[in-house]
Amino acid sequence: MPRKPQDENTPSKESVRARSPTMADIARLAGVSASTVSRSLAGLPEISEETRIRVERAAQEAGYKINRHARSLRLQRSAILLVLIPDLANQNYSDLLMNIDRAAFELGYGIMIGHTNVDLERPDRLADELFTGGIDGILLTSGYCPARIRSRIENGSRLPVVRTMSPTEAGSGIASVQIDEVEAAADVVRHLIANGHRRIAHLAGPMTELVSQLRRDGWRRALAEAGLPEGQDLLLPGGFHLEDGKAVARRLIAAGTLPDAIFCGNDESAFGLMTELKRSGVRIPNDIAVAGFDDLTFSQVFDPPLTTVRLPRREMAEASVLYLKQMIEGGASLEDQIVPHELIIRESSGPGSPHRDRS
Amino acid sequence: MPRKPQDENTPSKESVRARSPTMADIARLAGVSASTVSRSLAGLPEISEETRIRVERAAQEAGYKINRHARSLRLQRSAILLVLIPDLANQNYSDLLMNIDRAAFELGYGIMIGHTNVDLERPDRLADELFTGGIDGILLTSGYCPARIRSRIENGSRLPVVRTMSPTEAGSGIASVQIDEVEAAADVVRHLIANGHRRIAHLAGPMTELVSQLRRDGWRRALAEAGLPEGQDLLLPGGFHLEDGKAVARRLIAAGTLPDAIFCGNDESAFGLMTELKRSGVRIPNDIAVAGFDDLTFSQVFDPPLTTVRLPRREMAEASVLYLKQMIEGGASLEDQIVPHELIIRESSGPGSPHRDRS
DNA sequence: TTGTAGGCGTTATCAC
DNA sequence: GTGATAACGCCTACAA
Repeated sequence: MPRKPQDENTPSKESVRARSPTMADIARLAGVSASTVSRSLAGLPEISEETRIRVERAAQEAGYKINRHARSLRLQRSAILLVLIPDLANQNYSDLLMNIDRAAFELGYGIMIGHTNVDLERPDRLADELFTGGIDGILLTSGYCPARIRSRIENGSRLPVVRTMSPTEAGSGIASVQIDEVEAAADVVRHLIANGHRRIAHLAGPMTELVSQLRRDGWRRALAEAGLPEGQDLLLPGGFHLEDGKAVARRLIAAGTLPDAIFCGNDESAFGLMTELKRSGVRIPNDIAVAGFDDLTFSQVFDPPLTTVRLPRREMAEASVLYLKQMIEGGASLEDQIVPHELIIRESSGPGSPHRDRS
Repeated sequence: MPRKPQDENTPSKESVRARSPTMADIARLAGVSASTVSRSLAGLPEISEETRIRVERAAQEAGYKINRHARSLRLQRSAILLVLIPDLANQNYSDLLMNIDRAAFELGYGIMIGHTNVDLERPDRLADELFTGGIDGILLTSGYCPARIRSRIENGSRLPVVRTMSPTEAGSGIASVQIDEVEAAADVVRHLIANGHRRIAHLAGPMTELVSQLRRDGWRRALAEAGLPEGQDLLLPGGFHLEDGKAVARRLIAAGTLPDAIFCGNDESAFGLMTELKRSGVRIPNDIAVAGFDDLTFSQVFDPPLTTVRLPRREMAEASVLYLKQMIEGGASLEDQIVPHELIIRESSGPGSPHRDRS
């Protein structure tokens, strides 16, 4: 026998880790068999009303909670999703995560998180659990995709994997829920143009990331539509962090000439840019207009409040979790989705007349 | 027999969900028994070197991954911690969570998260898993503690539950890792005093939360030390959100008279306060000094950069996870801990001379 | 409508 | 040093 019945020699007060009741215990209490308990609690229709009530009462009184591991082992599904996130310090992702968690919960799933920028090996290891029943599906939120997952997808396996937030290349085979990055970026630039700006620069993210390329393409699209020049000096290589924005600002100041407006690849770099510009006495939007992309909480209290694109994080979270659920459970399958974005116009992109009201 | 051997009638190409190899498979491949595989992979010393190598090679080639649920069921422990978090949109918590996740991973644990402000019932339900082996311990980050957990702790049960970030009342029986909130708050106010400010107000958080009371107490302590008046009009009832800060600012403006400085209960409310003050033409720190508490990412790029207390989130995360691990595994037990805080001095708390350098 | 039995994948005890 | 075996708690095909 692999285990002593129940270490009776330490009955002290109340065992620190008292065994919690199992279905067998409830069965005994209710005077039925364990299978009847299982069926009752599962709400199967074949159970008589009287039995169901007796079982439920017994379970209630004993404080019965189902054992997740036993259930998962038996059913070969865990009702847990793995969410791969690059950086929780980025509010874009933490807010998305919160909404994913909520949406997953409402659909009967829990989540585990894997940080991809902290340790690239780790999400790979976590992703392996997809093959051992540890997790039922994977939600990607960055461009990163674990090697073993990607290779299987490329081999045609239809794994329950969905990407949201970060754009997915067409034809990659990964299901996706995203916004139209190019159009969203173009919308920002069109707004700057409508405000009277002509020389509109773009502080771009790292070109190794698809999202940076797409936002740059949107900027180009809007310029082309308006017949404005793109001039190589207007494409400012930057990045997505505060420091990147600061660095670009310093470079502009040093060069001695400013464009009319700058469309930044995201809000965070816009904060860095504006902070450094202001430090040098440049007034926003009077001397130069600035716009970002993301709509973080602080974009509205920055001085000046930042014009930006609101990422529909909640909508993307809900749609992507639902999509993933469908892939897992195999019911009526959804399709890849484009979620509408929204341009948020604030003071930073103002027309730049020196005597504007600050109502 | 509860299950058909392996649905042989759909051998199509490659089963969408091919069964992943188990220990029995590896045993067959290596020509040993399943127990030997288990012992080999666990690194038990009684296995011969030759056998261990054969097993490891077989596992490698077959791409064997252990099944988390089977293991947890057998061992009665999951190596998963539940982290209860009130709000991931608050960078304080998302940053803490990131560090908790990292620390947990390095100690061999995974985490699940439960939002407590979204749905108060949910964390309670998740916490129940502590009693069915679903999770091994709970990390509390807010004042909230699930009812069933609290009642057991009050009854003297020594559950693996640790609170960090949010202060714990003395004698509550909950293990804790925290900063000295009162001293940290007093440090901020002492700094304001040292900068020459006399009438120092406090924008307080909700008094239903212990943390608000403690920071207010620190404010009082510093004032008392310096023999400064506390004046009832200097205690400004507010809250921890942007809107609370804005509301207080509007009240101050309407009242027509400003204190020399305001110590805000946290950074976010300070942002709201400053934004609204600036909108009314008040200059910071020239007309009024402001300080906060938390040190968020944007506190350094706010205009002006905000003087605040850096919460040692990483240190708290690491210490609390380690503490929890010790409680779970029962080894040499740690003690409740006070983690050192750090005052971050930036421009917002300047002495207020109208012609200060902005070097 | 309910009970019996077998097994999900792992680990620990016992015997060799 | 290794193998057979039972058991963790649950679900379900089959029998009654």
